[in-house]
Amino acid sequence: MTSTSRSARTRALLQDAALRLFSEQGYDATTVEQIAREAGVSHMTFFRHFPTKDAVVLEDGFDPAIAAAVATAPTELLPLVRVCAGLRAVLTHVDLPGQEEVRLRVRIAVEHPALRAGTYAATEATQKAIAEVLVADGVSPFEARVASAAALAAVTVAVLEWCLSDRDDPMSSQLSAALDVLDGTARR
Amino acid sequence: MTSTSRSARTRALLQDAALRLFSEQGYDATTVEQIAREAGVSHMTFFRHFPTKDAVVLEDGFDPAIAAAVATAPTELLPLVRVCAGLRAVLTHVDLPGQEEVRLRVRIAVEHPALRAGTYAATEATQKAIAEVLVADGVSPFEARVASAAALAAVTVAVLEWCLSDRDDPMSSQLSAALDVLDGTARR
DNA sequence: ATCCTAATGTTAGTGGCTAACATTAGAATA
DNA sequence: TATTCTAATGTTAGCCACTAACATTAGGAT
Repeated sequence: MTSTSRSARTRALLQDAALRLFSEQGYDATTVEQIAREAGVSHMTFFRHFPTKDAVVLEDGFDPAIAAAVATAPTELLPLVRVCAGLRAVLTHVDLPGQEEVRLRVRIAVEHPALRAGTYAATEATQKAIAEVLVADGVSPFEARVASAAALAAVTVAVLEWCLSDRDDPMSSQLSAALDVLDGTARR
Repeated sequence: MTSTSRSARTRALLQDAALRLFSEQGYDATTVEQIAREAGVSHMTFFRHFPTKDAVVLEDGFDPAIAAAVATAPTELLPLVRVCAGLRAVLTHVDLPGQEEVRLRVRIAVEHPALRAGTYAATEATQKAIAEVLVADGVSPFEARVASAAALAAVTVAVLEWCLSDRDDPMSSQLSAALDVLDGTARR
């Protein structure tokens, strides 16, 4: 009856237990042993599903696909502006589904230095992907990396801002505002 | 005779031993116990001088003072452009002294995910400082954070690029190029 | 010479994480 | 239904970063 594989179910059980325990007692106060017990498995099983304790919190999911959108943005734009255009295209679409779960995860992550750091590290993959798209279209590797790094940094600030606030408007509006700062649309 | 305090000397011994061992055998393969032994102290002493194993590598030093420079940059510029101007002012000065030691440390840091992450985390303080300067001059908190985050991300890319290459020209030229991407001077 | 305090040492832990090996669950096949 | 084969899990033992509590020393000030 359960259509999901055993592995996927265990993984979900672990993630649910972890997020619940983290928000109840805090990240540090929660032990992997505890999470595993709560999910009805051993601590080894935890580490077979998540490489580290951090990983349970740091799973963006919608990080890929961004590069693809950048690729379709007009080539004649300045690299930085083009990256912004690409980001805008994706981010305005992907907000409805797990917006609130993202908020929960980010709120947990913000509390803990190690998790904040992990968030930045997780962005690196996306940054690299975007840069590769630009390079493929003739932008210098260096400028490509600078532009994508700057744009993603801006996005990160926006996500943080939105997640830490209680606002009801979609995350996308916040993201849009952040990108405005970069590509000059906000010129007053 | 030794003018430096005992504490400072021990700290230096630990840092030297650590950097040497890290570059010889790698970060993971080097144990804190080993570093302490090499420096002639116990592992507890290590943790009294550095909060974590990472900290021996992640000490920028020239991270402060940046905010001050941003403060003196012309107020009428757009936030992002102004931050770039401030950064340019500082970074062209601070290159001669420990440029090569920075290179060594960054090279060690790049190898290890945890250290990469730590690098980003270390930047947060600087970002916050810059943002506060902008806010004090009337920029909205959100735009201030976005601008400083983006600019520092660009700087980080430049530092990485320079440290990983073998080029002889000063780091400042690389930094300048990165900032060009942001403030549009590079418009072709 | 004596004291006083900062710096260090010792010891005994906790918790994240791994390796090696044993075990089970459950789907496919007969 | 019985068998088998493999992925998923369990057990155990251990390494290492990091901490707490308490004992000790070193070295300057008095």
